[in-house]
Amino acid sequence: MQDMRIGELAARAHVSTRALRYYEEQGILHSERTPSGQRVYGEAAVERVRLIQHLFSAGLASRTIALILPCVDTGHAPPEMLSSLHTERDRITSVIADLEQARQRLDQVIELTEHPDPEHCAIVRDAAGRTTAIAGAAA
Amino acid sequence: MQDMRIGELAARAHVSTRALRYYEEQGILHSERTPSGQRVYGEAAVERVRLIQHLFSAGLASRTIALILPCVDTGHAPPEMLSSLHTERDRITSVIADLEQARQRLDQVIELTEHPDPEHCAIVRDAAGRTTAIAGAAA
DNA sequence: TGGCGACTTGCCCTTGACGTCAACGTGAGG
DNA sequence: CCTCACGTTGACGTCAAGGGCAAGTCGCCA
Repeated sequence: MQDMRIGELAARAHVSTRALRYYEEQGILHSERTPSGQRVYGEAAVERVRLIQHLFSAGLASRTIALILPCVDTGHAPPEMLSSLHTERDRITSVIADLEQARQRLDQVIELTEHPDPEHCAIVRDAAGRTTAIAGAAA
Repeated sequence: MQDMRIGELAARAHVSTRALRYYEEQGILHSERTPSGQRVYGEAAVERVRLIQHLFSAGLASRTIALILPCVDTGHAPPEMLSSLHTERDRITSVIADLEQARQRLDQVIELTEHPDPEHCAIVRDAAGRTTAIAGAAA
């Protein structure tokens, strides 16, 4: 397992070096150091950074990530952390529900626009003027 | 349909009045005004604000929301907006996938901590090993 | 009419996740 | 030895999503 320094990791995980230092600052990414202080990472760090990115993009805060990552690593949690884990799990579940609802609405719009149902043509055409008016005003 | 002012809407939708004014500023929530300038909302605004909140909590930016809300309202989109809608939809889909993966990891941890059954332990351990290998096996 | 709470706009403050710039150390090649 | 890309920490900038305060206005009730 050949090690890499921060620049290579950043390139391979498609994040900035700044982000990597920030993750370390937040305690969610660890590094070895050369005697001179340069950060050194193993292969595994690439996937780890991607995981971190996914969690961020899913709306989790760095503190939350810092909380759950060690548990995911070890595969278990100290019992006193269970309630936080349940809370986080429930939050994730409700966010998923929100997202699915939002996606469903989007799908409806897309479907109707791509395959305008003849029955609703009149309605759609009527609404078209208003929408572009709104879109134009908003833009 | 009796109307309400900003304070009541805020209370009923469980957001701050500041947030409501911010939504209006961002063009994602509209209001009528009294001759003196006070904001007036109809019943429907309550559900609209909740929808907005859901979209926010799902990680969508106000600009994105401003983009898709009119389409959701009218049930269709101007064709030139279709690609943006597809992009947003795909983003949402991948975020959902990330979240489900994260939740699954959490579930493993919770399960293992709540029921440290030796037999399951091995199985879950193995599964956890593989997933964290994907994520980057620490240690 | 006076009072009082809810409302208005305007402005700066805060937090999180970085970007960016400064000033300096590191290390492999010519 | 010099260079030059890459690394380091520290400090400040930015952008979104509001929070909070100020100073003035509205509307309703005694």
